[in-house]
Amino acid sequence: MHMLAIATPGASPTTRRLRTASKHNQFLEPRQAVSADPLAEMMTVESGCLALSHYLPDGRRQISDIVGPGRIFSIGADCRAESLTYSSVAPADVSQDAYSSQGRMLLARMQAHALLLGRKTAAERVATAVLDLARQFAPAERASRQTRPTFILYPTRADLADWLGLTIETISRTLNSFKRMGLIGFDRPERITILNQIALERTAGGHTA
Amino acid sequence: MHMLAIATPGASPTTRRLRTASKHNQFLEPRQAVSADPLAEMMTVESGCLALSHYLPDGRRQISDIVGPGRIFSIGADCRAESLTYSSVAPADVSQDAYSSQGRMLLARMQAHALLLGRKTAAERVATAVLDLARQFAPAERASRQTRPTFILYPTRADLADWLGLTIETISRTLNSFKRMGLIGFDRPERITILNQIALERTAGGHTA
DNA sequence: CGCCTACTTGAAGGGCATCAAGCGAAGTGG
DNA sequence: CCACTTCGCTTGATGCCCTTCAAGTAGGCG
Repeated sequence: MHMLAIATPGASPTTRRLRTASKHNQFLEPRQAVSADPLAEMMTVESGCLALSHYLPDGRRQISDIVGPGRIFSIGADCRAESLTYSSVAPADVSQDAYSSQGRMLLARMQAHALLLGRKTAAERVATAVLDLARQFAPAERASRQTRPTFILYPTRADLADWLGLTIETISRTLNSFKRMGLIGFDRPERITILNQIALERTAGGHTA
Repeated sequence: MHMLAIATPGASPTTRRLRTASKHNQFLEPRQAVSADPLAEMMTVESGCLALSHYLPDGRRQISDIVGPGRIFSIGADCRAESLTYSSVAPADVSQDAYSSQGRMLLARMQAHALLLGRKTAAERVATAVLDLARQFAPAERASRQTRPTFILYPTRADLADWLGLTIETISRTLNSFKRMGLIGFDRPERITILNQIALERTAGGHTA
């Protein structure tokens, strides 16, 4: 179901530009899986974007989280971590503080996502997702709030569908409806600008977190 | 939205029968919320059954987990732990081993539940839930597998609906359809017997975990 | 230039929600 | 003790949100 781009790790000109780090780092091409490091229970995203996905035997996929720079994740059994763009990951040095706070955050995110999957409508789900991705991937220019927050939407429509428990078509329809309503803007499908954050948050149905 | 039974903690004849423990224990009547213990980040269920729930501003509820004896849970912000029967909970003494393994289990459960909410059909969800509750609440009589596993279904149809992202009516219809198909049996709504575990697991759609 | 992949858009259908009614057990008050 | 209420559950009829199916468009890369 997935056409994985063949990658020669660390060989492309693009990956070489990524931030250097210890010898256990992994540099990933788009659509490349993170290979589990038996020494590191948890890993951290240094740059790029990952999707944590889970599969049913018949191929149905559920993405449990989209992870951006600075965040920590773990790949246990039945969990595949896949890059959505050029990315680099490293074993997380788990000081207990970070472990506890990041673990708590991970759990809270999962609970919020369960609420989304179980009880929110399609529009609410997409609005929540857009705000979440903006928070993770929009450059932090809190000084100049003048400019509308803009960010690269690393997940494809298919990724969003598998994250939000919807279909590709519903994702596309909802995003374009948001565009027509002036909530967001995009010329290319992957470059999103938030035009009306208030209305988006209202549409997200509270608990945007 | 919730009619909570007024309880004088530890006063009823029934709660007094529960297993005694340290002074920080909480004894709960049915439908009573666990009050957050600021000293204890995580708590453990000694007996009974709890539901961890999350609410949208308009009242929609999502139960992220149903927790039985021996399991550990945490009540952070936006999370309410409610007893589904007479229960007792205690602060978890968090040896790092237990914390790590229980935390990992909690995360894995949440991911499996996200897969259920996002990608499984109603029948698959109910079958998965029945098997999960049987594993948690059926008396461990692995020696005598002769007898069909039977257990008390502490969550009501409404609880199950809010756990599985469905409605009361769909839960009822699906359970009765399982009964007609000979997968499960019940005379009273809350006393479930598993009659065909193999077929249930097949219906659950793999990854029963 | 042709193929492929991602995205978009319309039309039709289905799975589950909603609405509605009824049943039975437990609790309450007269 | 028995009407009366309440609550959880069941069952049927109808509706709708999202899926499914089906084209069609645009950008990227050989």
